[in-house]
Amino acid sequence: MSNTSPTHVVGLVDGNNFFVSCERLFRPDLQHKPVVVLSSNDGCVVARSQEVKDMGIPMGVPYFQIKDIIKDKQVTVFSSNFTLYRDLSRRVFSVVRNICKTFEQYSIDEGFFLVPAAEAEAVGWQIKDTIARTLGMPVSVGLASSKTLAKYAGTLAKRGRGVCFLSSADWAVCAPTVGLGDVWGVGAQRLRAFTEAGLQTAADLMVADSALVRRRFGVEGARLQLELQGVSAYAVAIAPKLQQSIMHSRSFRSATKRRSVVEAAVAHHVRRGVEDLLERGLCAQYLTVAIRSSRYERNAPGWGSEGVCLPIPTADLFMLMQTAQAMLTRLYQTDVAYQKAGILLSGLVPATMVTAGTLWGESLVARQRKAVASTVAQLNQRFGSDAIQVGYYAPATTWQARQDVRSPAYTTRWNMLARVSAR
DNA sequence: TCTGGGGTCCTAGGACCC
DNA sequence: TCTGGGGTCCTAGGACCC
Repeated sequence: MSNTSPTHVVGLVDGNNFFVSCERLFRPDLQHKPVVVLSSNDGCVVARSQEVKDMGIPMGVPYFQIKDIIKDKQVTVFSSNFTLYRDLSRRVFSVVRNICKTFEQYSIDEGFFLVPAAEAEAVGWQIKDTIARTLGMPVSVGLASSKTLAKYAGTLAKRGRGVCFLSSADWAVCAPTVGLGDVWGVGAQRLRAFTEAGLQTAADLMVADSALVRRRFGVEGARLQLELQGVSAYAVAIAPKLQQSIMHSRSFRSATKRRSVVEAAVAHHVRRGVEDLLERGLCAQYLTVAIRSSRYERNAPGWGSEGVCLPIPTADLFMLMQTAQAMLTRLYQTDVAYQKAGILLSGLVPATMVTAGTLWGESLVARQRKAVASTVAQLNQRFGSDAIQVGYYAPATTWQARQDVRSPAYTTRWNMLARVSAR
């Protein structure tokens, strides 16, 4: 399981207020000014600048609840711009990969790496400084002997100078002061279970009887205990993990009872999913379609999902589209106001591992369909999503997310490049 | 009264994360 | 009026098999 040793430690690189930093990169006038980034549909706050955190605006709060304070304190607001964030994420991590061979990307703004203990702090600074100098993006680096402790070191780094190496001696001192709720992997549910067992701090869990911990808190509890003891239970992945599933879903601008709109949304998600499959060279064995009415309505009917095992693993747009629409027919109920639709592609396997459909090889029809789908994908890549559409369609305005304050695609569209002028 | 036990596979749902 | 989207892993329970 573990691939750390006494000679190596785990590092965590973490973008500071990542989405906010991405926006500020192209709006230097917003340095040291309060900024928030909203989720899709401008629903809730998903990133906050330090100034906003200091105002006490919490993560995840619905936007409409804080509109007054936003206006009052002149907070700059952005809709999320994932095209921009993904591109900057790629650039940030390519710097880290150049410095550390063993690197595992964990999320859009975080990644783990391995480094010899003797060089830990120096490498941490090298990463932070190189990213700041070449990209202008602020990151923090935490270093310790397991992922969980590296995460904690990362929070110390953010409070301090930006790089923190948490030695076992340092950890021994602070573990009794760290509440289990602040430990990575402990959410509300596990925190309650730990509290009921009389465990309050990281130190409490570290010294608890391990057999009892395993019995009472399952494998995750046992791993958590090891990680806190500085024993790595979550390896830093050397080979990139094969992706398990691809999901596309979105809330509608407002709830709808119109079947044509729900169909169009599902079709849109199938198209996006197939683009992902083709881009990554994968085929899916299972397809799930899910639609639901408002999450916040009591006893709301109309929540439904259905999954099927496909006849063969496939990335065939036409087959997936037909299958999804057939499932939707079974799920859809008239007179339900639907709020959200999505699809899940799972059981992903590399396309190269899928043998052709029949004993005599791929049929002509299948080959033609593949050719059409790949042409459609290329055209959409070139001219923008949904320039060409296969399957059901409704104007985007009928269901697509609200994005009232989105920044331009500064780095990925020629016509939106930032302009610089000098006199 | 008592009805094998253990393995695998699949699925749905939960918990957690960013 | 307005409450995100995209992931991972684990567990429990049922079906099935020997």
